[in-house]
Amino acid sequence: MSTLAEFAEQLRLAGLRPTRQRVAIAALLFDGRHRHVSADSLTEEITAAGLRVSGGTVYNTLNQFTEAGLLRRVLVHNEYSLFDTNTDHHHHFYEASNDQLLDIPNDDVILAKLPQAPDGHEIKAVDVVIHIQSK
Amino acid sequence: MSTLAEFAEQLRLAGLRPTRQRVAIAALLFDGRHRHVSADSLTEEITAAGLRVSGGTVYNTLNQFTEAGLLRRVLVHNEYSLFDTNTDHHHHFYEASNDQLLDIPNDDVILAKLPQAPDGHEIKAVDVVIHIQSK
DNA sequence: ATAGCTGCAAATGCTTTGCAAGGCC
DNA sequence: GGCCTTGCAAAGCATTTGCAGCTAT
Repeated sequence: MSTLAEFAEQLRLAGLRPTRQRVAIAALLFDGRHRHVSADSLTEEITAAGLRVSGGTVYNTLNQFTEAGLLRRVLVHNEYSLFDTNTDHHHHFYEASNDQLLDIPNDDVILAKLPQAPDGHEIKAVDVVIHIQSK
Repeated sequence: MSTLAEFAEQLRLAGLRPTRQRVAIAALLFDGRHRHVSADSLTEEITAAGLRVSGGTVYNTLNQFTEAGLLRRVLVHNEYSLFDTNTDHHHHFYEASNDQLLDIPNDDVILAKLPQAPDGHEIKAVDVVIHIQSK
């Protein structure tokens, strides 16, 4: 459990002014659990919490948090963007039928080996999405 | 090298009427090389070939080809969609700085092991995108 | 005070869709 | 001929942006 002051400090460290909206969003997102949100689902959550943040600001905040390394953008489809509060290195299962994203537990089993990056390049990130469907 | 009649036959087998536009697009896409196209780059290519296919039809065709298994949609960003003419199981390097997508040669080194799909589910596809940048 | 934010609405860009005209079987 | 396709333009959506007013510091 964190206090609002701690969220403010976390934002300050990330180079972001701890404004009312950003602290509120941080408090919703970084409650200790790992979650996946879209601009839309986050807006609903904000509303459910009795708060109000304009649409543009939700998008801006999501992008700023991502740039600051507090969130990670996950690519599973191109209808809209999803953000993961878990920025550690890990991968995902994605079920298209209900647009559900799941963290892969114990993902160390996957990347036993990596290919060499092309000459003059280095690997920045590795995204693995395993598409699944009900049997 | 394939003839137009062969492309027509390929489309028919895929359950698609071999219309002028579809055959033309197939001839451009399936020339034996493996390529990555967007709706936009494909339209340019069509124009460069002295042909004309309306924008909506380019999108429809790309989707129909994908559904028919002739193309594979690759997710690397969500600015716009990319399609790969190589539908075999393989993975990609992606360089964001110039929006360049590269097939990973010899990709068997990667997926030494796969995690178990969640209960009641099965793995449909595995997408690996390795983001790279120049050193 | 002032640089940085927010809100709102308009703008953007890719993609889809509706409908009339045209082409494949 | 009948049904699937195409073309074109309009509509759709997620996201970004411009600008005036607000707010952390």
